[in-house]
Amino acid sequence: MAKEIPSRSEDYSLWYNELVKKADLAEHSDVRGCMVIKPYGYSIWEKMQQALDAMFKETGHVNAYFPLFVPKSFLAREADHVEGFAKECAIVTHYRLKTSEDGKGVVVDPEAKLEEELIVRPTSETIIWNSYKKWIQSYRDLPILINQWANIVRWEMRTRLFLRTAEFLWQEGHTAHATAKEAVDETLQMLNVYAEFAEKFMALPVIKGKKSEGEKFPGAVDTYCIEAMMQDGKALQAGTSHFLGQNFAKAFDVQFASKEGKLEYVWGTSWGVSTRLMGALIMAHSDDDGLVLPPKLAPIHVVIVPIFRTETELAAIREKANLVIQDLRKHGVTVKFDDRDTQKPGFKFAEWELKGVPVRLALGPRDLENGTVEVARRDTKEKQVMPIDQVAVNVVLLLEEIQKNMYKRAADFRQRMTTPVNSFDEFKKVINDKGGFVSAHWDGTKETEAAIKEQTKATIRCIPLDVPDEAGTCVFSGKPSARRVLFAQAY
RNA sequence: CGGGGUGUAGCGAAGCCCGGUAUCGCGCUUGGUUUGGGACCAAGAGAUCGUCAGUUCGAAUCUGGCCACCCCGACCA
Repeated sequence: MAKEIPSRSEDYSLWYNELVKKADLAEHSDVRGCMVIKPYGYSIWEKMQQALDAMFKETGHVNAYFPLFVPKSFLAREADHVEGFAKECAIVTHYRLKTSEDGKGVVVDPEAKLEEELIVRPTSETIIWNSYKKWIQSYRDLPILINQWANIVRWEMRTRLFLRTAEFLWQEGHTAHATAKEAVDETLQMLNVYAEFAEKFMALPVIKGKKSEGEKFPGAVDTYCIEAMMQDGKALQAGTSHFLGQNFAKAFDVQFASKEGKLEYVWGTSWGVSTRLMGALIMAHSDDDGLVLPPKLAPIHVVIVPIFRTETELAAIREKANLVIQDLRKHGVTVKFDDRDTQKPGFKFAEWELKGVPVRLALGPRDLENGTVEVARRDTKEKQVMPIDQVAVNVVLLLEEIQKNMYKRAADFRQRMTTPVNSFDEFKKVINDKGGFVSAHWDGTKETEAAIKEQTKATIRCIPLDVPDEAGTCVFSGKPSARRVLFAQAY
């Protein structure tokens, strides 16, 4: 009862905030804009990291670590890039504290002013390219395919748990190549890695696309993204991959001698996903009873709730349950046996549902008598009773089924929430009344993009990659357009 | 950063207008009865009322500053 959360229809934002807290994923810290990721939430992030890291390694990348601090002068070298986030940088100006005059606290020691201020990294392009300059002389040094797992700081004005916090965790890949083609291929390869991860592990269908000029990373030549649809009809950018061209190579003077002996600037990419994926995971699947986790990312796959009155009964149930647990673990299934005698079964059911555990088994005296077990799935809340000696195999299959069903449900939802429109009246009506993605013709100008944003709060989420060209006219200006792009209000 | 709102026990709230030293539900502790969908009874513990200052004999209550969070807007690689 105490753990109940508001419904999505009542107040979606409140539902999200309460869910994150009540499911024990994260909470606000006493540091402005920063959150504490709690063990249950962090273990989901760890699962994401494991899966992504394996995919990065498979595609030839290695991990490294670069400093948290970036000298201010590094940022100054790439004017376009810095313009994007100069307004939200944390700056280190001093390196020492001293006891205050009244002896009651500490103050910044004015004597300890840094000669050059350090910026807490909002992203690491500059500090990494500064290193690459030292590492690259010849085409033989290329490509460099490095990823780093790190925390970064962007001093956001308005924060939300996981979706936008002042400090967050992410991975950033930074690669250097001898040719533009190789760098573009890398950019698209990583976009595909992200899409595959979202779909296979998060059960989250995404649209791969290219950002408009207005929406792209300022330091990039092209920005690609994966866009997902949340249950409230707003879009969420789940990952980005940038083709940097030679921008950073030029800013940091990174040249290499080609096979032909000519000096050329290096071609770069960068790509990242962050703890924001947690927000996407929550908002795409969860319901009014709590979290719904895809089995591939659930810290606990199966919880077994014993129904018992006495210690003797519990002992008998435990014996049976242990056989099931062993069997499940052989199949790589993570099982929790919830034998707390301080909570009633009903309470435990509700609690594990809140935490999104995909499968629940209930085992009581009646089951012991009949040789059965009750199996409940979180995604549909269906329950069935089955013979206990078949349960392990069935649960393994059920977990796969849940993973598939969650994807399908999200994909169907997105399908319903994608609306092609052919006039601006229709556009406005859909954005206001229905939400979701609006597929519309756009003349390709940033003036039109800005005007539409002004009037509808919808932005161009992406120019989808996998759609055929289709001649038409811009919904706003009536000018010719070669293809439809996706608009939506976004997180 | 602009507009609005909120901050009282671990959580959710009442009290504030009209100043007199804090109330309720959940949770927690102990004992007992319970246990197949969020148990019940009884007895307890727990709050210098976000924070700092001011007004006052006296401040959760009035005034001002600050901090945090929420909603709307601006911004968001």
